[in-house]
Amino acid sequence: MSRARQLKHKRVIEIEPTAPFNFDTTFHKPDHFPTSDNAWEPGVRWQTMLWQGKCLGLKFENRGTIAQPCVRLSIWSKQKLNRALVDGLITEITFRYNLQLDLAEFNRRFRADPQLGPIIRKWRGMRTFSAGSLYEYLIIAIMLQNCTVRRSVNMMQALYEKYGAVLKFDARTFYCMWSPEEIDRATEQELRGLKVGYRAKSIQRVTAAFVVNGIDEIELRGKSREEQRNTLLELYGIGPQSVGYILFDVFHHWDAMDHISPWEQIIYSKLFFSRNAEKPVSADRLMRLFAKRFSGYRMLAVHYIWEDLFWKRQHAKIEWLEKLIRL
DNA sequence: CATCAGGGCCCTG
DNA sequence: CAGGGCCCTGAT
Repeated sequence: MSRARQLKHKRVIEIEPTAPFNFDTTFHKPDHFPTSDNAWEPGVRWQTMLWQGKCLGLKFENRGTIAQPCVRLSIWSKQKLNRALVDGLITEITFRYNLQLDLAEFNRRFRADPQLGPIIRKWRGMRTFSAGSLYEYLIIAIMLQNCTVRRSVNMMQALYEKYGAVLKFDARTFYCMWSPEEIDRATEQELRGLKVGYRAKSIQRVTAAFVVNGIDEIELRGKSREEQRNTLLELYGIGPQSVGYILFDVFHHWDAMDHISPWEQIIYSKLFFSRNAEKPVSADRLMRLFAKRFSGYRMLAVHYIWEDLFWKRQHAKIEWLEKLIRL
């Protein structure tokens, strides 16, 4: 395990997201499986970030309102950061958290939808985010495959303990992501020792794609959705389900919905057709419904409804859902 | 104790 | 294009 690094240098910046802006539903997603690189409580999110080869500690605090948003960002680092690096970091964070997103059209188009309208009003200004890089998201996507949430948590933790850095800042301790180069020389057996099973090979091959082939995330952002999709599908261990998440969360395609997996199909059947798990609606029929109701914003619309469900679950157990997600 | 399927994907036939 | 195999783990 890596030695803990105390991050002593701190600087504070204020960011003004576009209004309306909902801090908590943007900076915390209760459906994400918990990882030890971040924490949240109302009005505050902590996380680590590997940026330009530096391990950083970040703290976001809500200093505004929905109509007049303001986010105070504290950045901890081992050494003092230069201006250019900080500027680049702010740009990147603004992108990853969609802080400049204009939701006006989305809000206007769906405010009359009987199901989505009330949720838009409740969570006005909610965005999506991908806190880490494309590489980090790919690793998480691999950890999600074919296992329960608890196992995903255990595997990710084992990887952090072996390859991540331990950062201390703001009187807290978190793990920070490794770079592809740091894990590139790990053997399949070494990875299997962390009980990731056959996913070891996917980790190796995806990592190699960044180290050897030099996948450039920033460049990929400029490509079309189809080009992005094809590039991602070429990666070993990355299929349509993982790509679907990435096109939405990492590349911000609000209409990206090419694939509905079985467990999502069951949840959608309940949410949109009041069907129980024994008699789910076909994926095709769900697709037709979304195309008709939410065209142009299919995934974002579903995300709002989905997140609303998982926020409710924070306060009260939802019996039918508990059975499906199996923590 | 044994058995099984899980928040996919690859590979084979 | 359908279906078996893959790792490990918790549920039964």
